[in-house]
Amino acid sequence: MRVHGEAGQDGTHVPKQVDHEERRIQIAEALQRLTARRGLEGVSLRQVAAEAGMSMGLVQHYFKNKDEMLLYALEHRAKQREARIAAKVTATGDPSPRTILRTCLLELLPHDKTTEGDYLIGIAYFVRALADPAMAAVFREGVPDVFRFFADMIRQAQAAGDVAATVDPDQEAAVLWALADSQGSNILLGHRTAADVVSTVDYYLDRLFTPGN
Amino acid sequence: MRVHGEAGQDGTHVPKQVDHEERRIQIAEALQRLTARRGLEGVSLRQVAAEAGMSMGLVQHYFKNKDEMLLYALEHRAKQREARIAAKVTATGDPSPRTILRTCLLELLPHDKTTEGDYLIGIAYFVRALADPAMAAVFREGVPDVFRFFADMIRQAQAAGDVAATVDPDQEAAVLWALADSQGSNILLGHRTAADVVSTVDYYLDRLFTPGN
DNA sequence: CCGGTTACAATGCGATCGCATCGTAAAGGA
DNA sequence: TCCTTTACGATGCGATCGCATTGTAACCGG
Repeated sequence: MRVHGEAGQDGTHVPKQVDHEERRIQIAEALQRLTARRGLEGVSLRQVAAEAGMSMGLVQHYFKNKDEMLLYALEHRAKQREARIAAKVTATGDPSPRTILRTCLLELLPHDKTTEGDYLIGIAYFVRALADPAMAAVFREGVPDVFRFFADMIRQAQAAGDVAATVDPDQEAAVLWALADSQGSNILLGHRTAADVVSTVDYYLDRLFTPGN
Repeated sequence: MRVHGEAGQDGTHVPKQVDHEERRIQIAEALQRLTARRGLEGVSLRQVAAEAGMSMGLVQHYFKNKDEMLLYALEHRAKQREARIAAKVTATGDPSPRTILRTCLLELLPHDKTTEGDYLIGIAYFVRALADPAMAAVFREGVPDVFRFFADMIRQAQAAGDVAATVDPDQEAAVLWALADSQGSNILLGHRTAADVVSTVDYYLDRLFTPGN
């Protein structure tokens, strides 16, 4: 099967007719829009189909059940987020660890409609991951990478003498992640404004990037 | 079946027949047990009734709808947690701000069955609070109190000379809360062990409680 | 002792869910 | 051209949901 043609960008044998991946992405993004508004649990296949402007049968055609759809959307979101952060980092043009870390942290926070939706989606999936091993696996893959990346940045800064040699890069990486991860919910619940949270991030980076101590 | 009458411990006029509060607490705790296992969204009135060992009609008798039940359970949980932490703090017998902070932070983390359930319940309700203003209000009340309490502890430590005067108590309080709040999910998802997280908390407290700097 | 209130069980209703099934139109290889 | 495969729509089924209704037994004040 898989007759149809993947819009054959390369000459090699490609599926055909309809681009499955494209359709799946359409569905996943409809799901994202709904999730960002109403949370993951209340979203039904029918709603997703309606949001995507297609019949429910079509959604079923591309995902054999709901879990598969959710899982695909989760992975799609992870890729999107990664790409978005990478773009931001290169856009600043400043390769210093501190700038990179700050850019990453701020991009993880819900500071506009896109990132807010992204954050909500992450929480919705997290809740489900607690009961669904397949989803937990997706989280398990991604987060340690971020930890390592943060720790590496700190080690680079230590090598450059911008961060005291006495600090523990792995522990600090955990703290940085916690800062972004937890404070997002403060913003969403209205405990603190985005500006408050950014100031805390900067406060902490100031304390971290202090050669003395 | 203990038909009526509040067991009238005091002679004064008590509601009547059955202690409504007691029944509500029974229901709320059945709900908590279910939530800790399966998350909030999948829990139905019928399941709660079964877990509580009563008929669904009885649950309806004490809560006129599902939202009211959830809200009551959320408030009940907040009280429980507060009492549990207060008990731990007084149990240590050490009134130093550092010990108190550490005790609070560790008790907020999911480190045993009780606190794990507690943490899961918190997340489940948080998700719902994003779409339900009445629930968001419950969170909005509690969290700032914790922030202020943490900041006060740090100010006390500063007055005693245990924490550098240069640190910002409010910002540090935000960081401490983030540490407990975010790292709980790391434990639950299996990124890090409880021991890892505790070590990060201690690492951070070490850095914070350094008079110099 | 009796009428009203309360505690609880049982049942039914309409909505909605995920999923399976079936029908149809079109495309492509033989 | 025919025949298989694919893309998609439409519909139906069984389960479950929250909630309303009704029935009933026990209590309590007058």
